[in-house]
Amino acid sequence: MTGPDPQPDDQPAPRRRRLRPDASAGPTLAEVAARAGVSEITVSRVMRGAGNVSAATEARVREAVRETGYVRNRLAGSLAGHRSNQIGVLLPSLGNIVFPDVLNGIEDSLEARGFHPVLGITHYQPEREEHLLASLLAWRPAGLIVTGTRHSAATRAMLGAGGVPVVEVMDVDTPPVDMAVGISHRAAGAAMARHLIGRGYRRFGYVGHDLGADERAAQRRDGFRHALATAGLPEAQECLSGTPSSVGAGRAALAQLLERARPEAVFFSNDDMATGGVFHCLAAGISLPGDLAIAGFNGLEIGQQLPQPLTTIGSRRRDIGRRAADMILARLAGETPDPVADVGFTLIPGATA
Amino acid sequence: MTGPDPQPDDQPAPRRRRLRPDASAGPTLAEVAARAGVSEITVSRVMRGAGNVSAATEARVREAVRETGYVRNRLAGSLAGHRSNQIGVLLPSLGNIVFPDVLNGIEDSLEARGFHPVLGITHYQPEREEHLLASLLAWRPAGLIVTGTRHSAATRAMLGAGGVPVVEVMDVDTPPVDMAVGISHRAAGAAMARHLIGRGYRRFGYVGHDLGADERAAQRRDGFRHALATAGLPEAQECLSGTPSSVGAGRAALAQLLERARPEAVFFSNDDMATGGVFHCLAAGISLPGDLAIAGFNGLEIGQQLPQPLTTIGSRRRDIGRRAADMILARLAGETPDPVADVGFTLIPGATA
DNA sequence: CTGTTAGCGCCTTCAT
DNA sequence: ATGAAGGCGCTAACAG
Repeated sequence: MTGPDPQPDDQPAPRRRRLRPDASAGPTLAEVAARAGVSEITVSRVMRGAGNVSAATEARVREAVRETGYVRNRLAGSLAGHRSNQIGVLLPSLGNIVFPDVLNGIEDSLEARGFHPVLGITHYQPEREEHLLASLLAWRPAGLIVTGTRHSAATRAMLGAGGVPVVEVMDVDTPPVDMAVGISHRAAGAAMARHLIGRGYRRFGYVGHDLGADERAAQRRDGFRHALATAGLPEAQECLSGTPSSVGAGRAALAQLLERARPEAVFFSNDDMATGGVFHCLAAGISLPGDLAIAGFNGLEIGQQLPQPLTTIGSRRRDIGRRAADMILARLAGETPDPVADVGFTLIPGATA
Repeated sequence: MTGPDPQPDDQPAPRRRRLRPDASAGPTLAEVAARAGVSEITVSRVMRGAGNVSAATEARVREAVRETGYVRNRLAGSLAGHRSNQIGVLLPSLGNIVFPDVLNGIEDSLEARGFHPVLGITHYQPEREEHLLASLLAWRPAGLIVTGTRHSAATRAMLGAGGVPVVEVMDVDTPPVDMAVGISHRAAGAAMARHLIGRGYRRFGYVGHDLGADERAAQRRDGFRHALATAGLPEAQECLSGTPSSVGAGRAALAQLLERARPEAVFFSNDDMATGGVFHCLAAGISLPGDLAIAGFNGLEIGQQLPQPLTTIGSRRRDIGRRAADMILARLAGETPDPVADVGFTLIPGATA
């Protein structure tokens, strides 16, 4: 980057100090300070809004900032000041709208306070989470938001040792490393089972996607099954697609399930899958909920705009994201928020069950 | 953070050097170096994979790193080394799957090379973009990915002055500040018009969302209208919802349009809107494409899983994201990629038109 | 292949 | 309300 300088240096001064020889590096506090006729620290105070600067001085500094086109350097600032405005965010997937919704909530809260999310996608792989976390930690983020409570031992260790606030989002069924925001997915699954039982259904089916990866979907299924057992009902007939969740997978899996079973009502692992189920019924001339009842999870917009609104559970993803960011920010402000926040879910009755 | 220390310091030594008095700060290169019996720079070389370190030395260093639990500090590293592994990413919205898809592609490519996206959401507001960009620039990112080519003058200035690679994504209709990846939205709109004309339709409708915010949707509409005019056909009857794009908005807007017009075919601003249109038809008993033809844009999975697959245009969002990241990375590697990459779109015939 | 020296640009602490 | 001094932890630029 720095230009070559092949000439032998035969001047007496042995060491040539290179105070910003490189014009591309941009102005520094020192330059602004000189221009404003104040010291660096005063400019620093103005830039940080640290107070203890007279209005007149501040005006002169701001003017100098404008003239020089000074851009704050947070690398230097964070190194010296031990504080960052970056929050590491680890999400498993951006493949459907669920985690983007969470991220949206996170960004909402962070942006309002001048913080930035630094993102990593784990693809539901613990090793990838571990690797990404290690890499993020090198930036000394002010806080961390990670998904779920299932982590590798090394990940758990890093989260614990970091000394920064950590929020595990989505799930409050397991005690968190530090803090958690979400809902109980077991309870949600059970709630849907009870709702369907209350509607008179007795023979159940379950259609799911790759549950090995998506632990929360697995928990909903567990809750659902447990509630059926508690009610003395037979086990649900299941069809698990083994693929990631998608509308197509749900559509195919329901078709497959119906080849070998005649459930009255089918609980899907989520709304994408359930929407696929609805599409299968639409295409196959199966009437909802007369011939078959369908229920999902998440409360996505698409489900509510179907010809018949989907019976589902609203999962308040954006609230979860916002809340997670707020908890981090509260900690950074010296507060001690409740370590676990259950934002609760809402059963949306819909018309498909 | 540092504990209070109110005692007056009456010792002779005037300045107490605090080399890491705070245990929470974690080990430094110096500690690892001491433990491995080498100099700091050698540890640094190992950590950065800079080469020029013997296998034996490297092994000792790695062992010392393990023993001390050393975590690299990129704040210090980037400050000293003038290089970051962070890429600023500015997206207008995470409200539907479109930009998460792009982000997914970006993250894909970045993660493979050890880079991280630092995210900002502009909500389609130029002032917000400007503000976020200024804030991101303070982190001296290695590159920048921003959406579209419409920016405030200040934003444009910052993008130009940054001295870092910049990619404007989604749209290649306008010359970029530095580089661009995307498709021509005008061409896409025109292509759909020609496709529909080729299918025999002559009376057209257009259903859109808030076009003031979404310039690319506006360009598709322009291309569509222009192609109709070129073919000597009457203007499309339009219904613009003024809200952000959503399935519900599309559903409502189509219903409204059909109250006052009888188009043979309707082009929607995107697949979310078009899906809403399909749902309206499903609910109102309008048969597709006999009574009405519908076309969208984006090629979302949901559209292809509808009882009849949606006629639409695939927009290769993930490719756009990946490509954008690759262009930045190429530049950082000293290469000079073509400044404009048109990834092209695909007309998906579907069955709704 | 390994080490020395001198900052990177800012903020903390302490003084005034 | 303002300033002086030094260090945050690391890497570039040389030497050897």
